[in-house]
Amino acid sequence: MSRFAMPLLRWYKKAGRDLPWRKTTVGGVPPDPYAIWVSEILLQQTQVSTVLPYYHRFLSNFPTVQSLAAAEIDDVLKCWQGLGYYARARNLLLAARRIVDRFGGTVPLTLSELLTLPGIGRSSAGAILNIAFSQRHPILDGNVKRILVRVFCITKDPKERQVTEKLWRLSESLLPKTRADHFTQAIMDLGATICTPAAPKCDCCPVSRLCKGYQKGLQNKLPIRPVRKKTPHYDYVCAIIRNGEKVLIKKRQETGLLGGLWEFPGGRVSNLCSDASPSRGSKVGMGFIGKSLNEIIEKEVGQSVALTPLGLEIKHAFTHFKMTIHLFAGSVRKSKTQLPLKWVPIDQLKEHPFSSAHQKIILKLQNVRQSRRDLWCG
DNA sequence: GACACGTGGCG
DNA sequence: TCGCCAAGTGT
Repeated sequence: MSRFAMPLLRWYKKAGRDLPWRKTTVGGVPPDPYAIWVSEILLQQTQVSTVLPYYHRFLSNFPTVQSLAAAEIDDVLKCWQGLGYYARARNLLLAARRIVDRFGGTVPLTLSELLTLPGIGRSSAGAILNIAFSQRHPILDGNVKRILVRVFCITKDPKERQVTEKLWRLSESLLPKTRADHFTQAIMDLGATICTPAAPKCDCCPVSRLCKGYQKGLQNKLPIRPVRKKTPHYDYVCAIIRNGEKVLIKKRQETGLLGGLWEFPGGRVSNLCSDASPSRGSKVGMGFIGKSLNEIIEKEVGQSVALTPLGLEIKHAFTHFKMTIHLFAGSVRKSKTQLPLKWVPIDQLKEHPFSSAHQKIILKLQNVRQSRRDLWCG
């Protein structure tokens, strides 16, 4: 066993985290590969504290791969609502169906088979085999990358292909012959609790003695980050269109940004004069861009819409852009619709998966309800 | 190889 | 307010 694995495993025994997916069982026999798989997908690009409530909710809704495979996408997305990266939920459902159809309902236990499943890449496949089946496969997630970059004092951008390949080789080389599953969870715990992105606690680190980055005092500089372009800002409009107690909502196309989620009809305005945005210092309002506005909403709704500005807006930030959504009240003539449009009683909105941005809209409308009775409950 | 893909917390 | 950051994968 390497000089790296030995102290790490000793540390893990006393300081490792107690996480729910580490004590899963099937009929009393641990572990449950399905639960491990679900946890790995939930944890992609997402911290443990964020995942915990989702993990419990997801497994109680879909306790087995069969139950997931039989589910509808709206129910899976509803369970995923607010977590982000919704392609994970779509792919999880697709993969569950494929496991039932092609793998007899059992999570496959080879790397090549796992890699055929949507949403499972090299790192997640390695983690599943490693943790669920005690197979000796390396992983390379954010934690492992950061640790390796520091321990081996790699001063180049880890995103470069050659650097990534080197990190995979290093991850593989450190993996002990036995207890690879403990090692993998140990190194992730180390990254999450000691070798953190900012202010790593090197004083408490079991491998600081052999950390080249620490020896050179570079632990706070690594990994190096290439300068990021600043994210653009876009203005959106959306319409709260009511008919009695019902509201018109629309399901987004199944792929791409927020794919499959429901939202209030609207879209991006390209020719919004900067003066028209109250959020940027003016009280001019949205009136004079009315034409383009109606075009956007009417294209979404498929009929003419009478719009009134509500003087409300919500702001939201994605990884790659920021947006301000300007809210309007709308009314239409025809109440007949077909998917992806749907009239929904207001109290049934919560049955549908919405993005966080549109959840903010719902909250905002509920909050102004007292003073603006006209807007939401009539 | 570069970019798309969410969200909430933090300094 | 803003940029950075977190258990990656798909195109």
